[in-house]
Amino acid sequence: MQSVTSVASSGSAAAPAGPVLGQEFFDRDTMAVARELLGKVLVREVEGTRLWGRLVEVEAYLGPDDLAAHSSGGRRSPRNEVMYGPPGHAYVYFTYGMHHCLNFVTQPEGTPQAVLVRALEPGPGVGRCGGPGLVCRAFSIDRNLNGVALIPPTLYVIDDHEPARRIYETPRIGIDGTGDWRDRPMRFCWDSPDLSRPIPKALRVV
DNA sequence: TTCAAGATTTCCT
DNA sequence: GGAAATCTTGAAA
Repeated sequence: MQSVTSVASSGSAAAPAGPVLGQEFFDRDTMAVARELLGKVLVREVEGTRLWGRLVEVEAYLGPDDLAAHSSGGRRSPRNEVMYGPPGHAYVYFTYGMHHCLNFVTQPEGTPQAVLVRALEPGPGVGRCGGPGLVCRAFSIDRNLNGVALIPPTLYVIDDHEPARRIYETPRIGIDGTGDWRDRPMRFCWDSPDLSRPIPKALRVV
């Protein structure tokens, strides 16, 4: 264990503290979970190092009905098996031959829904997190974490009671040819410089 | 067994 | 603004 004399006292960047979001938080309507995840803090501990960032952009993927979801039409395979499991777990998949994406499984076992983490404001020592692939790269998240429970110390989410801000809803990113689902506002985000894509002017409150 | 597309990021013009 | 990089998964033959 590397002794880095830690962040003892007057740390200019004190890590957020608060209750850990339990399984019951994720065992609810996916849209509600996605919306309420904004502002929460994702914590990742690896090799004795603690990394964290505040969630500012997420997307909801709704079970078999959602044509854009991996579980669309009730598809089930080794890859998305985790989504069919109990809530409060991490669903990590590999895509485009070079990127990992992190999701939080929601709803009771048997209902394949999840929330995709698209961007967060990085804490001290954390790299850019604007985009699904970058989030995983910055937090050293790969398929080894697929299926792990969102409980300390490996990977978890805490609520440090950050004051809520306006929530913007937009269509999801990278979705195409999926009919009505393509344009449905299932992406939730705060106005932040770390978003994967800027908020459309039409949604901005000028 | 073989092929096409994918919940993306980066670099070039 | 446009194309390349890179590999796993899912569906078709």
